[in-house]
Amino acid sequence: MLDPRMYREEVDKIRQGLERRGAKVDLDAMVNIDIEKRKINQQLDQLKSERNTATESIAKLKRAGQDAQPDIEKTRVLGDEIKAQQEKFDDLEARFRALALLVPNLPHASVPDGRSAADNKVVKEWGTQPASSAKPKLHLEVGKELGLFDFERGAKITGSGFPIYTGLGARLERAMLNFFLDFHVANHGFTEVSPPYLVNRASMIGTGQLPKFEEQMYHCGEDDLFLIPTAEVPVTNMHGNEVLDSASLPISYAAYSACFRREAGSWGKDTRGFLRLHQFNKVEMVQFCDPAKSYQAHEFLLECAEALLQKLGLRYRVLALCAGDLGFGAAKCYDLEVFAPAEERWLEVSSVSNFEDFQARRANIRTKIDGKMQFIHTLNGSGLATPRVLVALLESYQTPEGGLRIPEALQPYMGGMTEIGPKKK
RNA sequence: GGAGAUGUGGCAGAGUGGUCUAUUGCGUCUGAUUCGAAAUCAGAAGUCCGUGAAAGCGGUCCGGGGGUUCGACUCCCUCCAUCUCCGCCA
Repeated sequence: MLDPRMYREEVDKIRQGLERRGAKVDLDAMVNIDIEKRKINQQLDQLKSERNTATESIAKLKRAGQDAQPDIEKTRVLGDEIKAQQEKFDDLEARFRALALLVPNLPHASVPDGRSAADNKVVKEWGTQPASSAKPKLHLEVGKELGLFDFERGAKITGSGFPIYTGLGARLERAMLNFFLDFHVANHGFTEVSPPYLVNRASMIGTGQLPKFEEQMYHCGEDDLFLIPTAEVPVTNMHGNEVLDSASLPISYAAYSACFRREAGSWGKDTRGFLRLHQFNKVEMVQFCDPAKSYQAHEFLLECAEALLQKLGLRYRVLALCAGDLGFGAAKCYDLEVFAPAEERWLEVSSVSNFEDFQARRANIRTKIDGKMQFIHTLNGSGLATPRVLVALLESYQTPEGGLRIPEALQPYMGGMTEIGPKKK
């Protein structure tokens, strides 16, 4: 959510930001509601002030044993007026808030211009393609040969997009998650968090999934709870409606969770194998920080995510998303893409975003700095999501014998195994 | 799921219809005293909205929402959370 004051003091700034994003919002309607709302508010405060004076006078008269009937009558009339005005005010406020919740964040000045993913800027490339005479096999083929996962049975028990990891595949995935978590906690000062996977409506509004993207969420109607699309939701909302001690900032959490996404409307393209799933596992980094330091923190989170890919020895690149491709709440975002040599394409494995105070306003997360109450800044980044990393591993580390080499970083988590050998005939 | 109890400022804890602009204690901040500190004494302090250049002024907030009343921390309804007991159960 943007600062409501901007709708009367910096409308042009909002307009320009939304223009860069290519977002359509009826700003004029919002500005008018705000003006009307303030007008009613002033009248309301005036009426309430009169009532307060009158009831005080009633109290005095009663205590003195005198007749207060005329004042009581007067206040009764005032009360009716207040009620009517209050209803108008509440209605305007609700309308304003409903619209404000649909307005995306404004892009930071450093975000490149552009309309779509094609305009994103590559800011870094790391690693080289493993030299190999043979063309690597597609990840689905390798996984099937080695018995690492089972899509057919996943589809049978649930539906497409719900794979089962089996045997060493399950262990390899678990190894990644443990490696990611341990690495963040040991090297970057993160506190591990294991959050609920179901959250209430307020939490989904807090991080910006609702009200705009409800059709993308799995919803348990009976209890009005939502399956989390990312651990960002429960972990960020952990501190909702809190005033954080400024000395405790930045607060950094690393959380593993399963993630659930309906992916409504995006089916049919890029959906092969692990490329797009309804359920997957991810370690998420979440940071709450001093507003003055969030862009430093953003670079730091990016480094944390990159470090994992470097440890795994996977070729990757970093994209600075253009204004038109930014997520709803992000002011700035880097995507990490890992290279899949058989697919011959880059796969997104992490989004590292600075939300500035966009989520903090929605979730009401504040701190007091130099005696001034202010909203903190929230940031988060995947570190990392496993499915596409697994794709890259499967396509990058094939051995000539048809097995799979295990990167050093994961070996301790695989009981010291250095390789998943080819299936015996 | 059933029965009962509780929800008040950073914390503890009073307040059962009208000077509550919420008693008090602890903690916090400022000042005095001191070479400095402790102790002591004095004072200050919240959120949010509106208005204003600012000081200030008006409004708001006692778990959330609604109701009764001229007036609600106080009475009623409802939801949520916590605690105790019972039931069920990883």
